[in-house]
Amino acid sequence: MQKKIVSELNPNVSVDCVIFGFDLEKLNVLVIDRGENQLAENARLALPGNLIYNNENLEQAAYRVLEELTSLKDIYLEQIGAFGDPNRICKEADRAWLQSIRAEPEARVITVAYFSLVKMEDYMPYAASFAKNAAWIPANEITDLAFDHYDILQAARNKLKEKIKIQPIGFNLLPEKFTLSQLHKLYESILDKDLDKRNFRRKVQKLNILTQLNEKQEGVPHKPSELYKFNEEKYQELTQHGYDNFGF
Amino acid sequence: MQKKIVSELNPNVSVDCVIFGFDLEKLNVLVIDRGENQLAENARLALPGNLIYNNENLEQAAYRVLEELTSLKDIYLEQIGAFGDPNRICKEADRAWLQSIRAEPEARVITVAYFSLVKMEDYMPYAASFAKNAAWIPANEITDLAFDHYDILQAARNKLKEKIKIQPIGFNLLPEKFTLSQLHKLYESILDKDLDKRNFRRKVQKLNILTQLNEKQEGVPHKPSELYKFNEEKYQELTQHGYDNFGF
DNA sequence: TGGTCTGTGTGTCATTTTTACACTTTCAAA
DNA sequence: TTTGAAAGTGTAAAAATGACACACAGACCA
Repeated sequence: MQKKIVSELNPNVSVDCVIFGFDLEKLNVLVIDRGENQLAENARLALPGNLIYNNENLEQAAYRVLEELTSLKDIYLEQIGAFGDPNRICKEADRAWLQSIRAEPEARVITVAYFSLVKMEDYMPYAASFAKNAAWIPANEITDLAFDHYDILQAARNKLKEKIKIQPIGFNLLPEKFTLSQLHKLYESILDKDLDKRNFRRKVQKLNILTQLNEKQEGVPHKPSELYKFNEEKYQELTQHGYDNFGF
Repeated sequence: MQKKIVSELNPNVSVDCVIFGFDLEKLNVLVIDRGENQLAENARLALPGNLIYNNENLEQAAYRVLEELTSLKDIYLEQIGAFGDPNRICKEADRAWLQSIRAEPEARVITVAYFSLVKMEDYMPYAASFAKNAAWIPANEITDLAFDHYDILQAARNKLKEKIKIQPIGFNLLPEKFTLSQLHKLYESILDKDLDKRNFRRKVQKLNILTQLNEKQEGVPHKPSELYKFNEEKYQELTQHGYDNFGF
């Protein structure tokens, strides 16, 4: 009896993903370009997302959207919240687009937004032929998106900001081996403010969740930096003992 | 064309409210009792909630549920997140109940949870004849609820815990005039840990968002306490200047 | 090969914040 | 008038924060 409704798309509920990447300089967001058939130039970009299936839970749906676009699995993913203003589909371009992709384009849809953190090197859209219409865009350069996706993006950035003060999830955005300066810049990008270099380094060292690799950067035209990796065991120790103040 | 779907219930999306109250001793939650027609004794209690209308946004729906139950308006309300496991309706008693109240009892429903903070004195269910089946239950005494409502309750408590460290929303749970001890106990209830009395008072004083009323408690069998009220203007000043560390 | 450029890496001190801790006061009730 | 019960108050040690400046290592170029 429960099985009756399995594996149909639910016309009223979608998930959208704010996928963050860090290019060692600034924070980027993966958006899809709806291409030439759009009326308004500035509303071409959207967050990846889709309706959910009735037999999958919300998080599974978000992972599915993420994987369909990037082929990435086991990614850091966290719910932002639900967005569902009845007139979130007020832009003409958006309605036209829905007409072309949805079975019930006029249905009231509420969307559950997630943000995820990926190592940007792991997904380069221009290398993936099946996703020509996806692109990394610097978060600060995005001024408009389809539907209410711009609001969702802002909510995602705020959530990430709050979260990273409490848990060292930033490592999900960095390569395996990284320098303290890169980590520093990452925190500055996310928190959107300057952090004193020495104070930052002191604080990170005290957390004691980095392993120094005794390797150095190569090929840089300046003093090469020490490389570190994230020490997951130490992090587990900390969080298990209720430590939750990463205090930036 | 958009008007076609106005004011119908959406069979797939509901809101549920975790309504917190504080009886000056401990944190309470407003639950509804589904009464005698339940199979399992321990699954009789549920959070108030309902399907949304297609023409209302999520927050409006939450306010509606809150007002229908308590007649209260202008209440502190905040979204917790979306919950939508496909088998969140696995308990037999829950399915039976849905059969009796829903047009499409088998529909896949995702629910958006909100928590709200009310002054308990403003709503006493036993005084309200239209809501005999609602009751305040101490948060710590709740061990089981219908559907996934217990999970939602835990999420609500965590969210409240995080939020109160950052914004002084606790005042929504207290009467207009309150003592520092009551405020102290409120924070201990929410954070679920003891706080040093003197350190707590010092910290609150420094925030400078309380107005001392130069009135004292009356009729208490011990030294009467000074009464305070919350000073909204000072709070606005603080938050506008980006102060967000109430640091408990 | 010596100079320049660029980002790396380091320490201290003053201030603020946090933590731990115990006794006197005030009122109501007995 | 005594008793019980919560109110109210200060200090000292430890920890965290914030502000601040210069030498170093390697790449590149002349």
